[in-house]
Amino acid sequence: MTDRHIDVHKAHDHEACIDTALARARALCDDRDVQLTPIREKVLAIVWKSHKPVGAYQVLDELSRSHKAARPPTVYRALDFLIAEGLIHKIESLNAYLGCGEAGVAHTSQFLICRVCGTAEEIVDPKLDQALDAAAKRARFTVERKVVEIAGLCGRCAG
Amino acid sequence: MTDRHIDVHKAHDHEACIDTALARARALCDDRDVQLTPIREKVLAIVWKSHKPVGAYQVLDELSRSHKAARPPTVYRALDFLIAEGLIHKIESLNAYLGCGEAGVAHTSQFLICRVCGTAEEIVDPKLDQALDAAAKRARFTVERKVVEIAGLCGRCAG
DNA sequence: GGCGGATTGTTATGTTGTATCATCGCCGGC
DNA sequence: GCCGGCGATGATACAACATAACAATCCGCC
Repeated sequence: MTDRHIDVHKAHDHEACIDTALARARALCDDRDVQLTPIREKVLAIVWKSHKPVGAYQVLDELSRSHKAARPPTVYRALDFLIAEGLIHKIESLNAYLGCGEAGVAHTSQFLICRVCGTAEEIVDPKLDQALDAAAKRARFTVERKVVEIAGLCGRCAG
Repeated sequence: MTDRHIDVHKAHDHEACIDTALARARALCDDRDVQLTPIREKVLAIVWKSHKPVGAYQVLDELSRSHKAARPPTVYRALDFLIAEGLIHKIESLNAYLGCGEAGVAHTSQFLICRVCGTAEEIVDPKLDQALDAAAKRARFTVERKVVEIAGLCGRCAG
């Protein structure tokens, strides 16, 4: 596998991004004996169409093109499955969903979200993660889920 | 002023919490020449009724008791004002609002949210904050807003 | 008096997410 | 063969969260 930590703000072969993500998803679901059904795979592909978080109803619009029967529960079930399998993340501050670039690798999710271009970059920063754990520990708090979303300007849009 | 960093999970004189918060809010708004109108003050008091994040429509229900004309925009306008003045925070992962224990003090907001008792504790951790800034800087990202919400179990509910 | 800005009133609508029950397809046991 | 269970999907309705747009009011100030 090539380095998956690409700079999402730069031009890149996005078809390859999508293909890699889908291939990884298929492999992971196969390993885990869970079903990456056509609907789920299609939803995953839609989420991966860009590096911008996408809303559930936007997914629904796109899914409807190929799947007339699609309704909100159709989409939310697929999104829930993909989240549970670690294939996508929910961006809480946007109520939107983003493909996970680290699927299958233990990691915590931290996001840099540009308010100009809309791109969200997933970063993995062990020091930051340790700082989160340390802060929780100091407060005698048991961590189950961490939401870290930094909004602002990406280098491209600021520069 | 006494130490405001109380442990919200322990029994405490919550009336004093509310009184302190309202007094600080009045003082800050006075300093800044902005109006803490009766509606805004009432909404602030409702949010401060507990240390659990409260939804906008829950605020609306309570506000309606004393203010029949209240409608969603009434509440959202008051919440927007209070957020702009740094008197409350929005908890993105819950779509809910929480009184700010650090009103008037420069700080970043980090929250520990217990899924059992529902309490959210605001913590201020400079190391964590530095780690966030460092991570963003490494990615050449200009920070405008930070959302840090840790969900799990508070010491009381875990122990 | 009346202008202008801030606040609130009022109605309607947009956006995001769930509950509930029915149906379908598959697979394993009998 | 068939039937029982289970995971996935279909289908309808609704709940929860949030904003748009315009009218009315209040109040200080010229």
